[in-house]
Amino acid sequence: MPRRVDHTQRRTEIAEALVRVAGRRGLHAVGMREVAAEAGVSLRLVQYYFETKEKLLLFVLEQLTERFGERVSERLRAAGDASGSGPDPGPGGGPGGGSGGGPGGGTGGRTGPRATVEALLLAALPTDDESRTFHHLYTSYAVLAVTDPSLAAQPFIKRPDAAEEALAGLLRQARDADLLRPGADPRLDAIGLLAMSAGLGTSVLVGQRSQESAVAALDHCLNRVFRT
Amino acid sequence: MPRRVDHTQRRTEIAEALVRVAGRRGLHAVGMREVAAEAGVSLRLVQYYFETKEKLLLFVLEQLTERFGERVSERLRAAGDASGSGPDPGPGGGPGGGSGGGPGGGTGGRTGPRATVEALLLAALPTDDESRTFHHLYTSYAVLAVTDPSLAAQPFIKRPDAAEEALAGLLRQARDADLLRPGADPRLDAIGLLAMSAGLGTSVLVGQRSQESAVAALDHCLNRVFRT
DNA sequence: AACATCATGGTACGTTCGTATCACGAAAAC
DNA sequence: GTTTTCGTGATACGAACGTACCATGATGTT
Repeated sequence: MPRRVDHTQRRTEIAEALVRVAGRRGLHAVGMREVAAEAGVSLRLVQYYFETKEKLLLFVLEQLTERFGERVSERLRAAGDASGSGPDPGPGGGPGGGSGGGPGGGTGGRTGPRATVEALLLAALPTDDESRTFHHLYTSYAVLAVTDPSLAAQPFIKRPDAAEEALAGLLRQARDADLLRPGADPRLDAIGLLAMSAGLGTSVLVGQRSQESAVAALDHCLNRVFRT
Repeated sequence: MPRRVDHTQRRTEIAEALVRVAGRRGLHAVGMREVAAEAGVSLRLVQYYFETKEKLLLFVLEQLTERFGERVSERLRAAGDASGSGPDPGPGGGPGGGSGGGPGGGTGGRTGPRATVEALLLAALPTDDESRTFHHLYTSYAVLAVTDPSLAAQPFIKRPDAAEEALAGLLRQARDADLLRPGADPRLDAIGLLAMSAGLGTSVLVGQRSQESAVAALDHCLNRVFRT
């Protein structure tokens, strides 16, 4: 055998190059040539490691959801060990990733279920450049998935939504600890809160709303789920 | 002068053709030739009425927001005259349009502030084919606006958001009538509810969630804003 | 009737895209 | 040391895109 090279790492490098290009010019404008240039390799190389553009896009999507899952888990671990080891969100959640400042930046306590929930929801807001790119690309893929069956079948679009499961679990624990107001419904609230977080994230992304007002709205809603 | 033709109507026809094509194959896949074919005219005609593709896309966006504003106003008028003539939302709100069944399909009363609010929020959910296309295209434009300055400057992306203004006004009226729970904040709740509606709409659009569960989540959240 | 102008069709041009092809250097296997 | 396979580069090809150009009915005006 001739010189062996770590294919996985090469593929990752190229995928990251695509993410950078797409973050600058939009996913619709990325071409194989520009990805190659950004990665510092030849066009042939990109085709060598990903036979087709569609496979490259699929791989990028997988890597994107994977990294998002890691970031959320990380935030959860950092924000609230107090609530026990909640269910791992894993990949496939909503868009976002990374909450600008330190963990638990809201009005809640330093730790505890509420801080954990807040960390999970704040992770979906585009705060720094990396999370902006993440939200941007995730939304781009979601739009493409509406008309592209091969994308719609991808796990990131799958129904029950791991992040929803995790959030519902956290809320259930909080309710059992009598930390929630009466009338709270873990499942329904999880759905609503995640949707609100995603919607706010998009508003922030396109510049409709400031990051601060998004956090305020989210926090206000949490105030009516948790006891004060 | 030779034969005069209603340019506005022609432009509208072509724009509607583009909307149909984009609804089927995605905005990213729309080409001038396909638009022309869908409209039943020659490629030259499309170029005649819209010199460039960018102008066509901009016109479609304007028409889209305009029609959305009309639909929301319509729903509002139909759902709740009881709360007086609320502020007109006008174009530029969130995506969506049209709530499948009859007006006020939620759990609230037939009319009154809550029904009006519910109608406004349900208008952002993709229920039938038309509203699905609407939400789809609106999100597509939003994604493009992240990297395209000429789209970002468009009024549909402008900050204060007319729909938010309308919803905040409705909530303010409801609070003055002592219909809201204590702690409600018209502005903050309006922001949160609209974001939730938009987020739920996207989930429904990509097939993550059923329309019914989206309505249920929205309704559950409203139950904690309005008195029961 | 002659003409100017609007409206429309057909077609060609240049670019860019994704993909395929050809060619060559390098290193393990025999 | 030859051979075979992997890694890499440069380039070519066919298609599709947006746009520009040329031609020609149709229709008011003069």
